[in-house]
Amino acid sequence: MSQAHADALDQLVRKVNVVTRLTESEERALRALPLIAKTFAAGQDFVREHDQPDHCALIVRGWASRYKTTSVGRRQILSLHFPGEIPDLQSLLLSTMDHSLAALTELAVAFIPHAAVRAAIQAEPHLAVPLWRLTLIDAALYREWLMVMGRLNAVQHMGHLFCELQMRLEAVGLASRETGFDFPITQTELGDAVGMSPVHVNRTIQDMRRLDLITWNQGRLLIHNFEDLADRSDFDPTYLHQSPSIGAF
Amino acid sequence: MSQAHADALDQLVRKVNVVTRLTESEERALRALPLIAKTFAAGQDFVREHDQPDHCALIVRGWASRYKTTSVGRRQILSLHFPGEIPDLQSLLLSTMDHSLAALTELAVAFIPHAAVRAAIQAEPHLAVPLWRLTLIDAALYREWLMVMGRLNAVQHMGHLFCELQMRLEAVGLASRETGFDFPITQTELGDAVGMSPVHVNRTIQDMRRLDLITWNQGRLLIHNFEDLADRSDFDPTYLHQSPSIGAF
DNA sequence: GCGCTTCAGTAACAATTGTTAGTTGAGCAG
DNA sequence: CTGCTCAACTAACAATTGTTACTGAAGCGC
Repeated sequence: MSQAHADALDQLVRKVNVVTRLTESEERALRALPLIAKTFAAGQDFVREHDQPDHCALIVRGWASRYKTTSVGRRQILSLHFPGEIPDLQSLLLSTMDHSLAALTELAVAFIPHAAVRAAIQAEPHLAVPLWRLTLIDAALYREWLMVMGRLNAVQHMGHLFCELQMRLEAVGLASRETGFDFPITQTELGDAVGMSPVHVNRTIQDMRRLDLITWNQGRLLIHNFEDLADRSDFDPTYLHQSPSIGAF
Repeated sequence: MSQAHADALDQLVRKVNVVTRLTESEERALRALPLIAKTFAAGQDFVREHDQPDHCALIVRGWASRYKTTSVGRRQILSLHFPGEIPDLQSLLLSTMDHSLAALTELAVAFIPHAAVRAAIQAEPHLAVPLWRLTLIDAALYREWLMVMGRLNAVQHMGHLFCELQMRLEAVGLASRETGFDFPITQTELGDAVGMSPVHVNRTIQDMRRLDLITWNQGRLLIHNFEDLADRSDFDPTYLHQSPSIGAF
């Protein structure tokens, strides 16, 4: 196995361990998965709505977005994904994609054949538990986004998103409280994620700067006072389910 | 086992069969689950945010809502649930509830101990597949709601919700194209589901009546022309994943 | 019948958000 | 350097949505 493959699997194991304590044999089964490396340019789709994939995509490097498009071409981003995550794990059980996945940045992906995942679960049935759990946490994030989109104002909405990104990226070592994190998306893309027009995204960012809540430039975002922003934005990290406490089924 | 229990399990088996073809032994395992019957008055919570439940709730009769509340007490309904569904199935793997479940109408529930579900899966490992699939379909609904909330206008949003309810209720025999379905919620509750104020819900319903799209009175809703409303509302039922085609894992 | 509560519905006004149409500056290919 | 593209940003205005404060009708306990 190449070094890149080993790195990709390290990230997956690390990510899964954030939410479930893996047993040794489960970890071994994960590390034995075959990977097919591929890269995509920013903006490219790597899975499309209505596809019937026969593999899942493990993100190795870069950011990805999950999105749907209305009949008149308006895009809604449903979630953002980072290294170590498998955004289309659900395709293992739902044959037809109901959304698309796209590269937000230059993106390195490792494809894992469904057959290999199924075989790993057959051989080690308990492996299904952490994987199921990953898909349940995705669902918990959608629920939170729904609440935020339906009931918070524009500044709170963005503040909530920034807090979520800070915590999720910290968990995989891609953010710190002192230096923030790389935030490689445009204001238009951010609008697609929060359901606002680009103009209103800009207004809201200006408001947040006037309130001295954040610094965002050169593709890097820093939250000035995490507790304060979390408080204003109704951000309670319970929904991230980042405690591996219950590994047992 | 009482007749009520047998009925509840019939509904569950029927519901699961809408999305996955069960094998005989899987169906037997489901039907062997122990149930604890309970009823709730309209408005009562039956699972609360931050609870750590040791059982799941199978809805037997009535409607339930899944919701979150902001720190200033604004409610956002995240999904609506009907007989045959287990809205808190995810609590089997996520120990802490990140939302609450409430009775929208008089509600009959059958609680199933987590231990019994775990034992059934241990005995019949393939049973995990249809259950996992149910939680994935919940997630697919959240995704669609996100797209609808972020990118459709008020009439489309409500139209989309009505189309979804029509199809989901048809699938369990609680709706028909000719007579519509019981819709036992207030305009304020509907607003909590779509993220609008009650006044704007009323405005939007009046618009839909003027456009001759629906009839809604005496707690019953009828869509005048399903194809037309679905078309206007960008409703594409793919996301409901109502095809049991792939049962195999 | 008589209050009381709840819900649908309305009007007037305020606040938020979207649309259109720009300017500016940075990066980059040639 | 020059022109091109893209992203951030802005102003003016329009459209949508929320807020407040009502009315009227239905159900219900007494």
